[in-house]
Amino acid sequence: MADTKAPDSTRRSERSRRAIYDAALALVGEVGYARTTIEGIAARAGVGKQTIYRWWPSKAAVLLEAFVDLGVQANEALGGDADTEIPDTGDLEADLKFVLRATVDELNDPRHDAPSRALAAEGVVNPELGARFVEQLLEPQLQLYVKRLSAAREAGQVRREIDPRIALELFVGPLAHRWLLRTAPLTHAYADSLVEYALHGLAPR
Amino acid sequence: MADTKAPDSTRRSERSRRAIYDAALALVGEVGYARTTIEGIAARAGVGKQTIYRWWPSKAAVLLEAFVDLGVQANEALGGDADTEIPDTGDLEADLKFVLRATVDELNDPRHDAPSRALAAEGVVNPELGARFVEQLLEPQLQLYVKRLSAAREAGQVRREIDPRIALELFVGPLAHRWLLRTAPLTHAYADSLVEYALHGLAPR
Amino acid sequence: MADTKAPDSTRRSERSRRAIYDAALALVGEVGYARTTIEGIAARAGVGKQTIYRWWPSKAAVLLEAFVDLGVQANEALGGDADTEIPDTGDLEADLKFVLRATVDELNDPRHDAPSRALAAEGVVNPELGARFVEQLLEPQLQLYVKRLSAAREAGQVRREIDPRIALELFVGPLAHRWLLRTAPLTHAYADSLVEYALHGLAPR
Amino acid sequence: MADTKAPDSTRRSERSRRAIYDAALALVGEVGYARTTIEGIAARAGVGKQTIYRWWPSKAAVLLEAFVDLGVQANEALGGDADTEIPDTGDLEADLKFVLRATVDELNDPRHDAPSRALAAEGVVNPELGARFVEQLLEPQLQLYVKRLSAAREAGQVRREIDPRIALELFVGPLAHRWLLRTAPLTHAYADSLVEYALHGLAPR
DNA sequence: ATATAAGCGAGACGGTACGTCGGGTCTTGAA
DNA sequence: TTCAAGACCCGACGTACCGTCTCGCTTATAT
Repeated sequence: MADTKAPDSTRRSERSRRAIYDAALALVGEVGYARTTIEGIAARAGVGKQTIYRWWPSKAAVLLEAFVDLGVQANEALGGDADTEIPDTGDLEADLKFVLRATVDELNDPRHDAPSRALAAEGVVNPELGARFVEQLLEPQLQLYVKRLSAAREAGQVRREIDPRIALELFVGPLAHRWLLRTAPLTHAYADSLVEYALHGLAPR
Repeated sequence: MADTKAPDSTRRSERSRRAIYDAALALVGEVGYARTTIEGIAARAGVGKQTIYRWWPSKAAVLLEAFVDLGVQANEALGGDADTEIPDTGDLEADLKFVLRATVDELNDPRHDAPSRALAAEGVVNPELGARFVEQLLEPQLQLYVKRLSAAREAGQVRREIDPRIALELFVGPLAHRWLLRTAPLTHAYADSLVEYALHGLAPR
Repeated sequence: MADTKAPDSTRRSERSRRAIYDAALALVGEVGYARTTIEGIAARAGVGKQTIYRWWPSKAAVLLEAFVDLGVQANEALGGDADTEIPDTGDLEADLKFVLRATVDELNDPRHDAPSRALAAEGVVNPELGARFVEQLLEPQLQLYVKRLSAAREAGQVRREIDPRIALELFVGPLAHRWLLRTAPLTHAYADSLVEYALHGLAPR
Repeated sequence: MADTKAPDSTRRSERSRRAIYDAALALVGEVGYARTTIEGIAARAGVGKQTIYRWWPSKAAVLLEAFVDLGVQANEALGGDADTEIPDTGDLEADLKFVLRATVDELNDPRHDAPSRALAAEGVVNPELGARFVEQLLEPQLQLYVKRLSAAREAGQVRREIDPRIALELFVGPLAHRWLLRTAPLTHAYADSLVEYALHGLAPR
């Protein structure tokens, strides 16, 4: 028996839920995550504070859900699963460059920058939220790489002994590193280099 | 004409500075970064709050300096530059595995975990601090890779067209990724795989 | 359009209000007005600081209300309006000596001395508070004099052309003067002299 | 053997003393007593804080001295003791009305209002300062009344049994009362009434 | 069809920490 | 030694939010 009282989610106000998502995203965009407060979200959403505390454990949780919802919303708007796959033209190198370039563009898009940085940062420090961040936002993306790399392995474009779960990090890891810590700019050229280095190795053959 | 009034750093109390570093690191270790407060640091250090506000712009800045100082201190204690180089035995693969395993151990060390996560997270969200984090803590490490990889290139163990600045991210990026987002455990085996994959490439030869 | 946000007084906590009055009076009694702080009052009352700032503009305002409430409380305790009148025995001189002696005793009472001095001092310097001090604490007393002196005038014990509003100050003014500035001790003999001098005049008849 | 260290007043900087007086009076005039700070006075006077703490025990003490000095200064400027006496034309009533009217004018003068109210208020609450306030500023004035009233008693214009020390308060007390507590406006008419009431008494003759 | 109970908006409440101001002490360097 | 300058420890300021807790009000079953 968990929290002395579990709210009845069938009676939950959809209206408020949406308003809270909107307010949260808007505020993070406008003033940044740190200066976004639960009181502020409630006020902006025209909602009582309790309505937030009833359904979410923390500011970060609200934002995470809002962000996930944003993706769901976008996807539904596109009718179904648009570009939800890494293309398979048979040319692995080209396909990977294509997605990595797309990822670079997305990471450079200022609309997504603030909220996703905020979530990532919070996840770094808060394991519970980090797990949900990974599970709901990151993992689905990574699975696409697993799938594509496995296919490439079947097709003999990747060595048999390679584990796709690890291999994908050669692409995603450096990108995330540059993005999170801003060690250097994220460019298409960089994405290309990454793919080339990773596929062909650093050592001479 | 910066802040309407710059304090006179020649009159700064070294005593207070040290006490603040110590208090900050201790508190972050004990209660975590989020619940470490400037008031708490001041109280623990036996120092007025103003003395902190006079010299640092934020909690994160205090901690960053404290952390950097910790490194400096440790280095001096060791008389000079102990293990401040990546070994060069002539066997690049072995040397890289060696350092990466050491890095894995360090990242898994709970004493350094809390404060460095906190700093990294703050840097993700706060560009100014992030820049200082990178410059003072990360970059020196990265330079060691640049140096070792350049040597390897001279020795013909790395292809001529490889840019060491980018190459190093194939090792460091995935490690940081796993560490920051906890997508999977950091093990020596993982470090080894990374080195092998990156040096020899994913594609068959 | 007053303060951008007026609190809803129907929701006010009576419990807190009382606790704040008690704490304020206790502290002023114990450490004096100057060393009584809002933080101290809040802590002693077991109340958040904001609860004080929400309802009062200043420390002096809290104390004034607490003091007024004290009077109200005392009066209610006595069932009704005990000694809330200047007696009228027909002998004006005796009646005035009686009240002035009582006032002298009250002013010499150390329990009331500290808080009422503090309020008076604050009122001297802060017109707004001074007005409320006069209106809520002083004026009701003065009205008693107006009433008694008017009766005396009707009875022919005071000259027709005398304005009671001014006449009362011949009694109250000197008393207040001695009390506030401590120019000389406040005694019954002094009270008596005042009454005699004022009633019969300084000039020979 | 008082304060562990008595400063050597022969080496005191006259320059600083004057600058502190000026700064103190100017600040009280500009921002009021409560918001005048020792730091502010020091900064304005171009003086170290210690120089103030060395020579005065409190803000109020500085202001009191500055105020007294103002009077001395003014008097010296007038070559000697201008209007430092209550006139004696033989007509006591006229003479008293004259001085009381002058006092009313002075109390209504906004230049003297702020600082003298501040000092009076501080004296109400701080006995030590109050004593010095009375002794240095008030008492000299009161002595003038004592002198004039004594002369009047000798001349038979005041009853033999009247004590001038008390009698003077019938004039000064009500005036101070109105001024300090702002119970009613201070006018010449009021001053006149006071003199008439006090001299001839309230009771019919 | 109506009681009954939940979610809801609003916002007061006890708290913690913020970043700032000023108090009074102490130290440094110039005169 | 005094002085200007200002760093220091400290305590309080008034504000912002936290998360909890009533208050009516509305809505949506469950009698």
